[in-house]
Amino acid sequence: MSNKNIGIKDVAVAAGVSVTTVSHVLNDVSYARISPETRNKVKSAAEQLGYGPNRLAQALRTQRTGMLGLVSEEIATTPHAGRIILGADEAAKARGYGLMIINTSGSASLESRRADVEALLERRVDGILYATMYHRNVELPANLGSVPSVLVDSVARGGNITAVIPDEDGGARAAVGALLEAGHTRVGFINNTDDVPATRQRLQAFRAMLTEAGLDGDAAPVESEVSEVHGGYEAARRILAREDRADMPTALFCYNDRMAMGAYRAAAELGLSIPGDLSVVGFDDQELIAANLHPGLTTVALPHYEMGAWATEHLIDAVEGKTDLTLMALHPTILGCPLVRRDSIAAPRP
Amino acid sequence: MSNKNIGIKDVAVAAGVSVTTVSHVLNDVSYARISPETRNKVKSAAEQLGYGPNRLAQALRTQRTGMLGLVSEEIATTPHAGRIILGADEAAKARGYGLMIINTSGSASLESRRADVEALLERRVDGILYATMYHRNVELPANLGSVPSVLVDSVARGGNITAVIPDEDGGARAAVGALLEAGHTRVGFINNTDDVPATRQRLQAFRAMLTEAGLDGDAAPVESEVSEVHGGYEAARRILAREDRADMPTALFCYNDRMAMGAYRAAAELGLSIPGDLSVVGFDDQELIAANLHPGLTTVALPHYEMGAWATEHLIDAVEGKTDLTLMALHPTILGCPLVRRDSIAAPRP
DNA sequence: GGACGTGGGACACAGATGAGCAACAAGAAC
DNA sequence: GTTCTTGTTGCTCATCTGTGTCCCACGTCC
Repeated sequence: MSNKNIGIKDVAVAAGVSVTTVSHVLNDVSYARISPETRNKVKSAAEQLGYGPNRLAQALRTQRTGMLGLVSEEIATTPHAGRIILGADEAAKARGYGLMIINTSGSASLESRRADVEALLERRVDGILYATMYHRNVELPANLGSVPSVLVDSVARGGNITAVIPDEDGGARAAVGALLEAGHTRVGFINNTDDVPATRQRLQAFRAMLTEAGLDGDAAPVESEVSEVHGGYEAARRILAREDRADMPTALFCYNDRMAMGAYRAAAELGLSIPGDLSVVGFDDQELIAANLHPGLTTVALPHYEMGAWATEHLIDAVEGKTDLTLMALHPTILGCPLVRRDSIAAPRP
Repeated sequence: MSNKNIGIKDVAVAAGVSVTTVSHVLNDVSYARISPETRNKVKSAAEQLGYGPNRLAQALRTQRTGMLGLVSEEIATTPHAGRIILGADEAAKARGYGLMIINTSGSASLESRRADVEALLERRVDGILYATMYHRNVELPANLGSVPSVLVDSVARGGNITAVIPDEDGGARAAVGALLEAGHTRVGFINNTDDVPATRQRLQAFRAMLTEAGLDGDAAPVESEVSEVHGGYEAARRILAREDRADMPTALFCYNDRMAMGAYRAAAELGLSIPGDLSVVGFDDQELIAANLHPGLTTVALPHYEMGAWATEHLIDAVEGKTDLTLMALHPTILGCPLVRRDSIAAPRP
């Protein structure tokens, strides 16, 4: 209900003191010496008038806006961006900061992304979060360096900016581990064709896990396709099409939930029931898919919320001088990808 | 590359003129009479120094921040919020405005939502967009009234705020129309159980369309369940479980894509192929589901992007005094829900 | 001596902050 | 016991942040 036309000056008049005193009282300035009575007079006057500070004027004087810029790729395309935003929003709100959001495209020119950052800079945000849609090596506009910045879900080419990324290796190990734990010995991997860290690291983790379990990781079947439902379908058809049924995998690790969805259909067409005849595990934990497939898809969750929150926490720390980001920039921070158990894994048929 | 410590004052010194003149030149003030030479001196000095205006100071002076507040429900839960944000972001960017986003929950207390709005007000946003997760009647915090505001995807209880909502009736008619057009005469409706406008209006449109086509709309089978995949599954099982096969619907209109996904599974279990034995049409156009089901689901798209853009356009118009929002507040603006044709509709078997 | 063309000074926006001033008390010097 | 010193308390003044804008000053030409 705070009336927007009430200023510190009005409070001062109402309380019969100077604006300086009001400012001191309201900001709990440590070195200010003010009697308890005066303090009360000011506070009650402020309350009565419904005074609220004008953050603009404050910011102008203090050179702190209490605003964080968030440039996010493809806000609408994936729910992932939403979770990063949510994590950032809650972390920011908890520390009294606000969020200015700008949408950008991963495929946008460096120049246009520079302009996006510039727009935030013009508004004097205290720091910037740069969130990408998926984990990759990204080229960042140079003006990002003007204020403390943190990169979310990617690593910078040239990498001298603090970044937080998901633990691809650990996630993939958890997924494959769940399959091995259930007793599977013939496990296939349906991989993505894009040249991104996840593609390489998940494959590597897949092979390593099998090998560590005493299986022949290098010989395990791997099929790559575009990381969409139809790609998953095609890859699954190929991987399950072995003439020799005894040779066919009894479990599939899929690059993501969308590909797993394709694998579900391939299995259905081949008369394979999940998880009876075939166990499946995905990656991403896209609620809309994973929770709604039948049976529910066991998958690995990407820590988008956590990355958003982590990045915001540390960005604010840096803004407030509590942390030195350049120190953290040496290596990206890696956040865990927990396994989300549903009903798509069972023991292989004996 | 604009250096953050360059002010109008520095430009003035560099150009050998007063700050007033710089301000006049850079803002193209109409009544200012300044010689072309001076103009050029100022402009090149500004460019050379990499001058960029401090929007904070501008805002303080002009009482205009060029910022719009967007409070959005459940940013992360549905992709819908993302599309609204995207529409708003692009519309805002096109007119030189920025977006401050705050996430809130539909179930949050009125007080906490008031605090969210207050946070935006403190930062002196020029206007506020209040976006809900789904179309309903919502109770708004009173302080929303302090600045121009537009409600997106809902109507206010008491309704004296400009709002933009989807055309439930038209969308439902398009969906049912597509079924009728394909030749279906036995059409069922799988409805939601929530008491929201969409539930009522889609049902009404469903019956009306059938009746207008000379069928018995009141007798058409309708089953209601929670608007989730399993609800759709249950409802579809019931609706397709008629003993008399000649009585069974040959087409299903589903409240949303998630329920349609359930209907797909029910059909599969009953040995009904889509669209050969059963045509299905959904609502929402949730890409992740609709485009990825097999066959692709024909559905009705909700105009989230458009609503976000429309609301932003008109909000800015109001902020700039080009529109009187109170006039538009009389009736909510209704935006069309276009049919998205995929492959889940075919003519009924003869 | 106006009219016109050019440009600058001063103040406002809302609040933050270091320096400084008046009032009073305690202690010290005479 | 008075006066001076020193210190403390309580509060205010002036100035600053970067821009926009009203109003006025100066010079020149008719």
